[in-house]
Amino acid sequence: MDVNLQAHFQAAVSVDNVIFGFDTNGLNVLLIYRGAEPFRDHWALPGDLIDLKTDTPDSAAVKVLRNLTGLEEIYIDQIRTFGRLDRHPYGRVFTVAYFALIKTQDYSVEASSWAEQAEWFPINELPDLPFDHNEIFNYAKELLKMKIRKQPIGFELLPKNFTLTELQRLYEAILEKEFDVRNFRKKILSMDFISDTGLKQNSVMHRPAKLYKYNARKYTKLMTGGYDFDL
Amino acid sequence: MDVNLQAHFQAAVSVDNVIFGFDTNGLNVLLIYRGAEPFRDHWALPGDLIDLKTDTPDSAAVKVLRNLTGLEEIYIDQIRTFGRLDRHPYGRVFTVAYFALIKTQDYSVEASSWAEQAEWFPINELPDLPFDHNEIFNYAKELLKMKIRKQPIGFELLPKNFTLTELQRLYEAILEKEFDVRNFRKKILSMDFISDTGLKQNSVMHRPAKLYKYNARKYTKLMTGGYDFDL
DNA sequence: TGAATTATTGTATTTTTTACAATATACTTG
DNA sequence: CAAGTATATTGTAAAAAATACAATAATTCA
Repeated sequence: MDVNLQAHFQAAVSVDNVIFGFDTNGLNVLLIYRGAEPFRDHWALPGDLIDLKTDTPDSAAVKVLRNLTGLEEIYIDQIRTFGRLDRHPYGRVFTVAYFALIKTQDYSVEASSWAEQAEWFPINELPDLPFDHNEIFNYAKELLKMKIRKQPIGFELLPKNFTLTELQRLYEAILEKEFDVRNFRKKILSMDFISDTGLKQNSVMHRPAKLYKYNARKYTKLMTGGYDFDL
Repeated sequence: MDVNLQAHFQAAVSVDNVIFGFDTNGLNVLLIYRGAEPFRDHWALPGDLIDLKTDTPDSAAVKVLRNLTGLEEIYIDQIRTFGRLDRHPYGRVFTVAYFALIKTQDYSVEASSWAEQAEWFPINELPDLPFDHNEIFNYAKELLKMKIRKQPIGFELLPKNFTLTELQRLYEAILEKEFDVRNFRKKILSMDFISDTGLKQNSVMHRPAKLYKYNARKYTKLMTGGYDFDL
């Protein structure tokens, strides 16, 4: 390899995940408390350097998620790459950012090898983050807003069976906007890719809501027919 | 730097640009004929390794564009990063893909330092591309379709003054779909961010069309008021 | 002057969005 | 078991947007 090329092969590439979860308190992000330098003892987005021998950005991001949550099937999507010259104190490190959606209910702290150091933060109460993680998080939030209006990814954040009220709260939390109950239900049901499970909530001290589930098959059928999802 | 870290700092990062142009023949992409290995004598997306000492992905992409077109003000946006293990024969090279929109009329072959080797190809008649450039191109095409329905970026591909028919042809070429003349004009004009220049075509052997121009200020005003652009 | 060619415009119908409030169903308490 | 509490569920009218559809206007050229 000539010396000119040599100078180029001195970068590292990492992945950083913005992991969203949703519960009755609203939308949250999973952060880890760094045990190593740089930025030891700071809350940060979970990420890692990519192993150049074995991993692609996608596979590296999935690994980080698996280690952190113990979950296999996670919705994940690339956000974009950040590469400021001074973003990492150890050298030139580019980072490929991802966002992931997980069902908070399925996430058990026990299954995580980093259990002690991982914690959910409401998206409006994040600590200041190191590197360019603040920027990455803001970008992820915008992307989530955009995507949820175009694709049925909201279900990734809800339990398998959910009520229409829960679904509405989710949309409201993400889009930071309130919807009329009647119009919201009309629109969601008219899209015709959630189905009534026949089940109801129980042990609630008010009228129990019907439980619905997302029907991916119906969605796929609609999409291949050229449908325009929007909300 | 410890040996463990050392193993990570051996990647190169490049940028690759999908440069779109529009003329009476439709939508085109600018390719270069590679004069150096690897893939010498193949048509490929214009790109370059990022100089780790001086450049970010964004600045590197802009440099490639400047060298190639001689143009300063170019619409550019990051697509995503591709990092298959075997995508580059010289080692581990990640590439950050960009798409750019240029006004074909402003692009002069003379101004380009690569003039001899650059050529427009209609998007449906591309040669087979090396690396993962086919994949990158397909991704770019989809992104362009999506973006043009949401943002007024079409104007970046037209001369400063343009007719409504030209604008319609552009949308039709990108979205691969025909629009009704009356409805298209109604919708575009109702969005209220193009203005009549008072000028007309001349030397055409038919009724001359009015010339319009894009009004970025009007658009910005609409957006900050929360407008939903769509087509 | 008329033939050729493209530019421009309006209206009725259908569909979608929006605004708005009363009734239903479960549990809890007295 | 009746009344109270809390949330779930539903319909309709009005406004706005999308769609379908064809006749007239302005220029050049022969």
